Amino acid sequence: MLITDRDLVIIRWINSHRLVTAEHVKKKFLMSRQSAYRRLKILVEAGYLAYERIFISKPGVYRVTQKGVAVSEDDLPPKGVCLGTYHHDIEIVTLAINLEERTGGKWVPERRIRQELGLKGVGQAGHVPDGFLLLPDKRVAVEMEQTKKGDARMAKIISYYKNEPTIAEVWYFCCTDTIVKRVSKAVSETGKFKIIKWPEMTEIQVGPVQKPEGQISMDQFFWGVKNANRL
DNA sequence: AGATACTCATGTGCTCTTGA
DNA sequence: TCAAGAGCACATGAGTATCT
Repeated sequence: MLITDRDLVIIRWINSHRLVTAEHVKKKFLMSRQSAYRRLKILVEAGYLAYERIFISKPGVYRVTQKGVAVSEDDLPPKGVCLGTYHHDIEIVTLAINLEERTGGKWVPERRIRQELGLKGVGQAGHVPDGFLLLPDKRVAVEMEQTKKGDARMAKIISYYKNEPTIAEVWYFCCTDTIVKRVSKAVSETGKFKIIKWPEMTEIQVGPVQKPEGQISMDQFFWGVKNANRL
């Protein structure tokens, strides 16, 4: 097969995220469903990608192989599917595509951040967010909270963000009301931190100033982001 | 409770069009 | 000429509703 420039971009993008679904590729690269499936199948058959169906009721996932890393000249090594982080990984990709689409910003996945920082694993030197959203005028750290972190660990992360001048904002995407409450309690201030209910995409107001409804729609929120970028 | 029909998501096959 | 992309139709498998 002939490998196209777009194939290389797809391979590198998949490797950045570790694993993605065909639906993700379709959305990210503005392809039809059939084209996405067909192209991914060709890349799997050529050995550049590996396909695994983990759960019967869920779509299969694609990951980059050693051959795919070599052909795309990527610096990140290929990674296998980890069941412990499977749902989190998939949701992060969905969120990343969503945020790029809504804000026009550029998403930098956790793996790329670690690569740039030279970090090899979890728990070393500071804290690495699930991704950075690069907007024209600022860098936003994005966190996806699907499970409750311990109070001490949460406080440590919040403290890191508060004292990190290169991060303009931190957006917390919380999957349950319990996690929303927990993060709200830990943040306890407005400004730098935004708490957003996922996947509804409604921003939760925190701190002493409460809006009457308690929530604003993310369309309103992202409209504000886009227009702030134009200024 | 078991059988059947229906729905939905995922994936493939075929054909035509487009562009290099 | 040939590879890629798109559109339509169809197959498959799991979940769910309905009927007996």
